[in-house]
Amino acid sequence: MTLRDVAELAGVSSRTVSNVVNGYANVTERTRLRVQQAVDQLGYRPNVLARNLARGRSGQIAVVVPYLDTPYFSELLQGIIRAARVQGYNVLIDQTDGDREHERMLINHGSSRLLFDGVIFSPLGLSQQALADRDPDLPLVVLGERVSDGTFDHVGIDDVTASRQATEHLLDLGRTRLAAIGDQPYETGEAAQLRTRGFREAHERRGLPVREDLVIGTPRFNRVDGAGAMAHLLDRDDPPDAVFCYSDLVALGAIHTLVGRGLRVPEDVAVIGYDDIEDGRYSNPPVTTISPDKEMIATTAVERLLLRIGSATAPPGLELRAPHRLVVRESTAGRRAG
Amino acid sequence: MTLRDVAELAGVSSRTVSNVVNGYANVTERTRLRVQQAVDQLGYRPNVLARNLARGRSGQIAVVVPYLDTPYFSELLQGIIRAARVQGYNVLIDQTDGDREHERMLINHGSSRLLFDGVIFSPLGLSQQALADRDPDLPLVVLGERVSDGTFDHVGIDDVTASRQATEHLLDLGRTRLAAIGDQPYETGEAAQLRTRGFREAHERRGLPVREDLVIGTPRFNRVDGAGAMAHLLDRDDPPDAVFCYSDLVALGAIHTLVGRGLRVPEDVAVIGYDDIEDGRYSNPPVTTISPDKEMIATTAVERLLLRIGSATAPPGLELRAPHRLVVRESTAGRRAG
DNA sequence: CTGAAAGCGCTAACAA
DNA sequence: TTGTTAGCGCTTTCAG
Repeated sequence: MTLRDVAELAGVSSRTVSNVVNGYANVTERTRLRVQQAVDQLGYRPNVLARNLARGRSGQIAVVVPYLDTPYFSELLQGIIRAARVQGYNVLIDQTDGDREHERMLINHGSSRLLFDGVIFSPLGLSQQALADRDPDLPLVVLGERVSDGTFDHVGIDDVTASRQATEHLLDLGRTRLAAIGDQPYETGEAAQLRTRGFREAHERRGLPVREDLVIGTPRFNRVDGAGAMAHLLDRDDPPDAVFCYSDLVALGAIHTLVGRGLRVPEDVAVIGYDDIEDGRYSNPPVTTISPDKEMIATTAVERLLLRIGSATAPPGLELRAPHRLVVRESTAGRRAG
Repeated sequence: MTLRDVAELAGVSSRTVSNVVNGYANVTERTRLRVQQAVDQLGYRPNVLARNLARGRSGQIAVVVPYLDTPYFSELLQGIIRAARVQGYNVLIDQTDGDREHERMLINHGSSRLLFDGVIFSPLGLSQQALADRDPDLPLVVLGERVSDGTFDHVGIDDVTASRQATEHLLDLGRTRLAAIGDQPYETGEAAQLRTRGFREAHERRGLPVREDLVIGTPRFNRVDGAGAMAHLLDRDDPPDAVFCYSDLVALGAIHTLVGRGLRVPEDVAVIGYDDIEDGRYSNPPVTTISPDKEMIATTAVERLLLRIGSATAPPGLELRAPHRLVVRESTAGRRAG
C-alpha cells in the first residue's frame, strides 16, 4: 500500500494524493473525494519513515528528565505528552539519572541526528556552560531553575518568590526555629540555591536571623534524603519547630522520621513541601506545599519548542514564568479532615 | 555529512562505510581504520531517518500504559527504558487514560505504520477479544493480568497466589472481619477479579466465609478510590478489622481515611497493599504489600519483544511469570521504626 | 489545480 | 573483501 497504489486507483498523480493526505489546499473537492475514496478502499496509511526522511524531520520530540519515577516529573510528563500529541508530535522519553555525560550527549542530538526534532530538558548535572556549548541547531526548551542564555527558552516558576512565601507561611504560624532541607551549595545545585535564597529573604524581611546550622544539604530531593536530614536535625540540642523542604518527597521523608520519633506534625514541627505532587495530598498529614501550575508549564514548553522547530531563524530565548500558589494543608495548619 | 562524503574521503565505496559504521564483519582491519578515521574527521553521524527507511524499521518500541503518573507504571517504565536502550532501542511512551478506542488504535500500529517496531502494552479498557483482533503483524508483549491467546507474550506475576498470600497474612494476624477494596466485576476488570479470587481462596482454605458485604468495588486503583471505599466501609455497622487493598495507592487512600477518623493502623484496622511502590515505604505507617519483581518484568518484556521483532516467523506466545514476595511492614505488623 | 521527476541518506542484493 | 546500484515511500520543485 503506497502512495502510488492510491494514485493509480484514483487515477491521479502521487503528488495529488500527497496533497490530499496532508490536507494541503489546491485540490478540487472532486478529486479530493476520489482520492479519499481510494485511500479508504485500500486502507492506505502513510509510511512515517519515508515521510520523515523526505521531510528531514522525525515528528518526535525528546523529553529528558533526571528521574522518571519522581512524581513531579511523571505528572509533568503527562501534560507534555498530551500537548505534543495534539500537535501531531510523539514523545521520546529519556532518563539521565543526573548523569552529566549522558545529559551532554542528549543536547547534542544524541548519538545520531534527526531522531528527534527538539528537546524539552530538565537538567540536573549539567552546568550553564555545558548548556551553552550544545549543538546550536537543536531546538531546546529548559525546565526548572536555570536562566536562559538567550539561545533557548526556559520555563519555570519564580522559585525565589515561592520559597520566600513558603517560609513566610511558617513564620506567620509563629514558628521561630526554621530549618531548610535540600540546599545544594555547588555548581549544579542552582535549583536548590534559589530556594535557599527565598528562605533567607523571608527572614530578612522580618528582621530575623537565619539559623545557619538548620540549613541542611541533601544530594537529591527524595524521601530518603528527607528522612535522613530530619533525623540529623532532631539530634540537635535545639531542634527546629518548622521545616521548609525543597520538595514534597523530602517533606514526606521528614514527616516519616518525625512520626517515627513520636513527634506530632504540625503541633511539634510544622512541615512545608514543594511541587504539590499527588502523594502529598493523601499522606498523613496532608502536606502544605508550593503548587506550580504544571499544566501550564507543560503546555508552554511544548508550544515554544514547536515554534522553534518550525522557525527557520531561531526565535530569541525567553524566560517564561508559570504561576504558582501556596496550598495550605494539615502539615502546617493542623486541621484534620475526614 | 553523508555516507558518501565519508566514502570519498576514505577512498572507499559507501557500501564499505556502511559496513564499518554498522560493525559488520568482512572488513579488513586496515580499511576499517581508514574509514573510522574519516568518520571521526568529518564528525559523521548516520542519519537515522534514512537508515530507518532503508531498513524498514524504526528502532523504536512503544510502551503503552493507562496512566503515567501511577507510581507502579513509572517505576516499571524506568526498567523498560534501560533495558531497551541497552539493545539500541528507543522508547515511545503513550498514555491511554484507559480509553478503549485509543488502546485499540495503538495495537493496530497507531495511526501510521512503522513508527514503532513493537509494543509493550498494559491494557485497561480492552477486552480479550479486542486484543485478539489486533494487527497480527505487530509484535506485542502484554503486561498485567491477561492471559495470552498464544499470539503474544504475557508477563506478570501470579496474581491469584499473591492475593491469597496477602489475605492469609491478614488471617494469620488473627483478624476476622476482612474487607477487600478494588474489585471490578465486569469484563475489563480481569486484573481485579484475579485478586478477588485469591482473597476467596484464602478464606476457603481456612474454612472461613467471605464477608461479601465487605468486598468493595472501585473504578480505578488510586488514592481517591481507596479513601472513599474505606469511608464507606467504616460507615457499616460491623466495620472490618483488616483490609486487602488491590494496590498500594488504594491502601494509602484507605489509611488516610482511617487516620482521619482517629483509628489506628494496624491496631484497629490492618491494611495491606499491592505493587510495592516507593510511596508505601515512607508513608505513615509504611505499607505491607505484595512486591512484584519489577526489574524482572521490565527486562523480560523487552527481551521477548525484541525477539519477536527480530524473528521472521512469530514465536509462540508465552506466559511468563515474574516472582513476587510478601513484604511485611507496619501497616499490618505494628512495629514502628525511627 | 495537477503531473513528472528528482531527491532525502542509507541498506543490501548482486557482482566482481 | 569491496564496489555498483537499485530501491525504501514520501515530499516538493518546477512545469504545464
